[in-house]
This record gives sequence, structure tokens and C-alpha cells, in this order.
Amino acid sequence: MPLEKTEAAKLLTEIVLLTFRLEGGFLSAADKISGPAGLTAARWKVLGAVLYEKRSVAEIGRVMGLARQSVQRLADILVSEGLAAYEDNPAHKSAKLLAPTEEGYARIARLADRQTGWANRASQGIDAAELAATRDMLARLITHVEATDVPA
Amino acid sequence: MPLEKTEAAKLLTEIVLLTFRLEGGFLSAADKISGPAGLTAARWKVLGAVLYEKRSVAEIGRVMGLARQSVQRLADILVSEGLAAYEDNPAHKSAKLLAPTEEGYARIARLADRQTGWANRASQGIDAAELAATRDMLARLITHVEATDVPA
DNA sequence: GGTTACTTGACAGTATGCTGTCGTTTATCT
DNA sequence: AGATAAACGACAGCATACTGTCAAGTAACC
Repeated sequence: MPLEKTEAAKLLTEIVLLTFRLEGGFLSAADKISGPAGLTAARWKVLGAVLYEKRSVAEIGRVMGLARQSVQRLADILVSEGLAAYEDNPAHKSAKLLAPTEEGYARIARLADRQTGWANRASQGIDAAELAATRDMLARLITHVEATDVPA
Repeated sequence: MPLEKTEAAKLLTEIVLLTFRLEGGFLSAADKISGPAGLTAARWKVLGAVLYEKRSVAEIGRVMGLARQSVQRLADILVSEGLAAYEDNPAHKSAKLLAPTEEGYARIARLADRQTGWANRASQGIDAAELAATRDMLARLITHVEATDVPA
């Protein structure tokens, strides 16, 4: 006899599928927004993670929920393109801190208006309170999912 | 002078980042759930899309929000592994319909209980009405995002 | 019926992100 | 201080998903 899903579990299962689909749409939009500034969605993510605070590669991975190795690759590309640079980390000899260069900041500035315009249009006609509730629930789900282990 | 974000746009921007992160968590869980049944998250998605209805590759792509070519690759793999088969499409000479084989159905059955258990645990303590509201908002956002074009 | 537009599958190339593994560096514990 | 554990960067290999392009099939239009 198969296991029974709770009401919440049924809804969560629907949310999983919708999240996959929504992520695809967001990613596609992010690529189109960042393309004209010479960036991709993934590089924008990494550069954005160090805009206001220098971070090590591993730290960026934790903040964005990505594997260390994925970030390492993108960070190296950003450095090779002159959009970011590794700076010495007083707290760690080999784990250098990534920080945007002037050109890196300039690239982000070039897409800011495009991102704002997109966000304004895409959120048009949607109640802010409902969006805030959705944001809070997504944050809560992230916590729950990361704490839920899957038995081998 | 930079463009101004509406309140809803600010919230949407936060939701974008949370969605990226949540998708990563869901994907990781889906891989762990489907692994013991000899599937991956991506193959489970495609097989799941034809469980109750045969579909062409392009149709699966539309339903799941994926590129035709991505689905084609996975569908070919499923067929080569004997988990699905292409059947003649009376309405189109070359666009065959994908359908699970008996073994394909069996694989899905093998992970059903694991998925249910995960969903029950991960949704524990979360109000069903709030989850339903989130689900509805995600569906709405998908529609909005897919209708919002990004100027070149 | 024939032209045109769209859909579909196929193939190639690329970007993203994962796991696994290794040696080094840092932190912890006794 | 020394041993153990954990974190970090580096490298390799692989899965997933994208864009671009082409030929063939289907639908729409005149």
C-alpha cells in the first residue's frame, strides 16, 4: 500500500514543478537583461554576490547555494575578463577574496536600469503584500528543504 | 538618474534570487529521491510528463518549459534504456509520441513512496492555505514572466 | 493547388553546475 | 605541541540545458 501524502505535501509537490518552470523563465530573462552588458546570468550572480562585500569563492557558493567548484569557474572567468580581482585575505593565506574591478562595477551599472524596467513590468498588477508573503514562504521552504535529508 | 523600482518590483527581485536557490535545493532532493530507482531528476521529469498522456518531444518541452532539444536528448536516453518508447502519431508522420514502457512505469512506482515521504517531511509544520497561496502566485508569476519581453 | 509560415526532429557547439579527488591551509581538540 | 578534522582551491569528468542551424513534415493562406 503506497504512502499517503498530507495536504501540505501535495501542495509542495505542485510547488516543486512550478519552481522548476519559474526558474527557467527567470534565468532566460536574466540572460537577456545581462547580455547587452557583456554578462550572463551566472556571471551576474557571482559578481552581484561580491558587490557590497568581498568574499572568498567558497563563501559565495554558500550564499548563493551553489557548489564551490561552480563558483570557482565563474570567478576565474570574471578575473580573466578584468571584471573582478582576487585580493589577499588577511584571515586565510590561500583563500583570496573576490572583489569587482571598476569595470565590473560599470558592467553592473549598465544593466541596472534594464533589470529595474523588467521587474517593474513583470510585477505589474500584482499585489505587493501577496508578493511579500510569497517571498517569505520561499525563504521558509529553502530552510525546510535544506534541513530535510533524503534517506539513501 | 537611475530608474525607480516599484514596491512590487523590489519584491519580485528578491523572489528571483530565492527561486534560484530553492530550485537548486529541489533539484538536489529530486536527484537523491530518484537515484535509487535508477533515474535522475531530469529523466524523472520527462518520464513524468508522459505518465498519463503520450506526448511528442516538442509538446513535453512546452509543458515543462524546456527547450525542445533538451527534451529530445533525455527522451532518446529513456528509449535507449528501455524506459520509454516512441509510438506512431496518427496526426503527424515524423513527430512520434513518447510513452513509458512497463519498466518505465515500474521505475516511477519505485520512487513514489520516497517522494511522498520527502514531501511529507519537508512540508511539515507549514500551513496548507499558505502553500496554496504560494502555489497560485508562482503560477501567476510564470504567466507574467513568460509574457514580459526583454527589449534587446 | 501552390506558396508561405510554422512545427518538428536532428545535429553541432557552448554554458552552467554537479560529483569526485587531491594537496594545502586553517581550526579544533587533547 | 601534535594529531585530527574541517575548509579551501585546483583539476578532471559528467549531466543538464541552452542557442543556432538545417531538412522534412504540417498548416494556413491566397
